Amino acid sequence: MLLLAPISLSAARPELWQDLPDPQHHASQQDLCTADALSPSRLIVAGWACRCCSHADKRRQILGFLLPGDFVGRVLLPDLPLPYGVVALTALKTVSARPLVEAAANPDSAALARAVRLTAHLDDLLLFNQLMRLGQQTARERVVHLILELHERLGWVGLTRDDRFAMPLTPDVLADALGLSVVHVNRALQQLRTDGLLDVGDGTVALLKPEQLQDIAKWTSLSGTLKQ
Amino acid sequence: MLLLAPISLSAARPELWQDLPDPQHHASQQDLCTADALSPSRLIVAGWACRCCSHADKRRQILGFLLPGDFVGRVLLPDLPLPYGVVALTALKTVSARPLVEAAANPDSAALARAVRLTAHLDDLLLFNQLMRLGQQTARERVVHLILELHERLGWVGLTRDDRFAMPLTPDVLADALGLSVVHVNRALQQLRTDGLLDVGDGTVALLKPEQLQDIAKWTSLSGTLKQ
DNA sequence: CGACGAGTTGAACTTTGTCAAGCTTCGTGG
DNA sequence: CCACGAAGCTTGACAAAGTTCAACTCGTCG
Repeated sequence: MLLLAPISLSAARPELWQDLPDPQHHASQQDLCTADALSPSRLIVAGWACRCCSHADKRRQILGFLLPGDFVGRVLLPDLPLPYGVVALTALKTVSARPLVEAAANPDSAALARAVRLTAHLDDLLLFNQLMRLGQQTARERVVHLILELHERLGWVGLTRDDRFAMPLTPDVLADALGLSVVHVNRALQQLRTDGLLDVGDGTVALLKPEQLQDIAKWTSLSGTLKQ
Repeated sequence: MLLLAPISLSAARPELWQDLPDPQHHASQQDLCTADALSPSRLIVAGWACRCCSHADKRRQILGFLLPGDFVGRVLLPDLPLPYGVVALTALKTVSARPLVEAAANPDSAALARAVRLTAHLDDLLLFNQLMRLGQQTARERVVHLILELHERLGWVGLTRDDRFAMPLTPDVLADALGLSVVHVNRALQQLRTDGLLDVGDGTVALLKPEQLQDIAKWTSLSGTLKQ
């Protein structure tokens, strides 16, 4: 039987969900799910994706990023159409999450059921973070805040090393996520670089002064709230 | 047995949820639930409230408004702490939603269970609307978009008349919801007024040219997506 | 070698925020 | 009943933040 870490599916040890059935590969830019369709019940094993609302006039808003260990779609409302699309940002590997979801329905596996619920809770938290960024923060703060969020989430699944991680996001994806123009995202990054706070380039990020960055972004750890 | 409209709890006919037990009254500005506490399982019968994240340095972001018929907290995760607070914006009357939630768990009442799930779905939709406003829209667009959203939601529970409704929001509440400064919200409202598009004042709003407003805000009806 | 595209920079412009002053409204106390 | 002060709403002028457009760099690929 599966044993999960107490935080969420994302935080379960990778070896647990990498062996789920029906592995599939998706090319970068491919839709995993279009808006208003039923979302597949799948888990991301490798690669990055995003939830994304494209409103007609070529403006699009990225609602959040999906990282290895994350659920595609909504765990608790699998039967309702997704109000957003899910798009692969890199080459992607996913597996079926059905065994997990079905096992969670079994009254015996309370821990798994709890992990599923915590996953939904985490989704909410991430969405609120996103809202706070867009509604309250300046460009500089938003960039740092998002990077810290990604850093924490990737840490859960062992994808960071020494405050450094791979971030396969093009500037325009970043811009769509932060509600800023590409140019301005670049400016903010540039300044953070010259301030010696972080080192971004070529698909990787290094947090040079983590405490100072947390200060700038008013960051509060997610695991704090998730632990209960 | 309760019969609900096919959209959500909000859209159920008011006479159905006004008779739920344990009515309570709350003063304006009172907290219905503080952040990180368990949310009460209650329904709003009269008055407005909001979900609201107050981050230390006196910036606060309103995540969304709660109107008559709305659930306080999250229907699907009643056992996890709310990541935001709920605050009354006017004098408020609430009732216990327990009978509804318990009835929904009964396998006989599939329609009610569906309504509960649609309520959660609607919450998501509203949150995404809010994200799109904050991330993609200009001040003018945001104001109009929010007003159209409120108009539609209030329409569901019979609180509109001829494109006119009561909106008991002070400018600073509006500002916190839209991620704008009070002054700028006023500017936007003022211009909409002089453009003859809407008439705001003294707690009521009138949509003078609905189609034009929908155009400005790129509004798409919620019931469209909810009907499925 | 040149053309292309992604990433970066600079400068003008637009949108939004800030500050300060004026205007209501409303409740209070003389 | 009226004057007063306080608080909230509104407006104007200026400052700051962000956007747009265009030019420039620098690898990569033909």
